[in-house]
This record gives sequence, C-alpha cells and structure tokens, in this order.
Amino acid sequence: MSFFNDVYVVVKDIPPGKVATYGQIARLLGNPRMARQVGWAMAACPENHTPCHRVLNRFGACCKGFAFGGEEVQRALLEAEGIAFGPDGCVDLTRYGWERQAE
DNA sequence: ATATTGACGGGCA
DNA sequence: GTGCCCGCCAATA
Repeated sequence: MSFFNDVYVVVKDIPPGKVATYGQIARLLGNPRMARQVGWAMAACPENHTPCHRVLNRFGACCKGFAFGGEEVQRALLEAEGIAFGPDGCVDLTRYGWERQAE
C-alpha cells in the first residue's frame, strides 16, 4: 500500500476548483502507467479525506455509476468548486487542469 | 496459496 | 494517424 498511500497524498494536495487526471497523478508518482492503481486508490477512497470527485480520467470525465454517489453528485460537487462542465459532460482540463505546484 | 481483474494510460507496430 | 499490447500494485475470486 505504499504508492497507494502516496496517491492519497497527491489527491489531497489538489486545490479546490481544480481537477487532476489519473495519468497526471500517476506521472507525479513517477510511473506514468500506474493510472489504474490510482483509480483503485480512489476505489478504496477514504471519502472522509479524499476528494475523489476531483480525480477524473484523461478525458476530464468520470465513469458513470462508479463515482462515490453518482455522476450527478460528482458533477454537482465540481460545479460547487467552480468547475464548469462541457456539453459532452467533460471538464475543461485546459482551464481546470491542476498543475503540480510542488516538485 | 495463486490467477485475474480492475475508476487508465502510454508506448510501439 | 490509428490500432493493439503492455505495464503498475492491490484487491477479490
């Protein structure tokens, strides 16, 4: 559970109003392909301190039904953060894409 | 105990 | 440019 824990740290480091992708987090961890495990980390999602709703796939969208409460809930939370959804249900990663501030 | 899958992404043909 | 295969670690069967 080592990198797993690291995933939580990175996810928790995501500032409000920003979104991060699995690949982005994976890259931060040092392995670009561990995106799957990032998703698994979210699956184990200690929702009390892990904003999994800010973690999306590279398309800027989440898998419907796999979220903590539903896509509608996730969408509502992201909109509450100030994030706008596109007509295709994707977040503008170009604008809301979280940049790693700590290297 | 071992094998496969699993919220994905990247690299190579 | 597009398509297919491989990889990472943990959990579940």
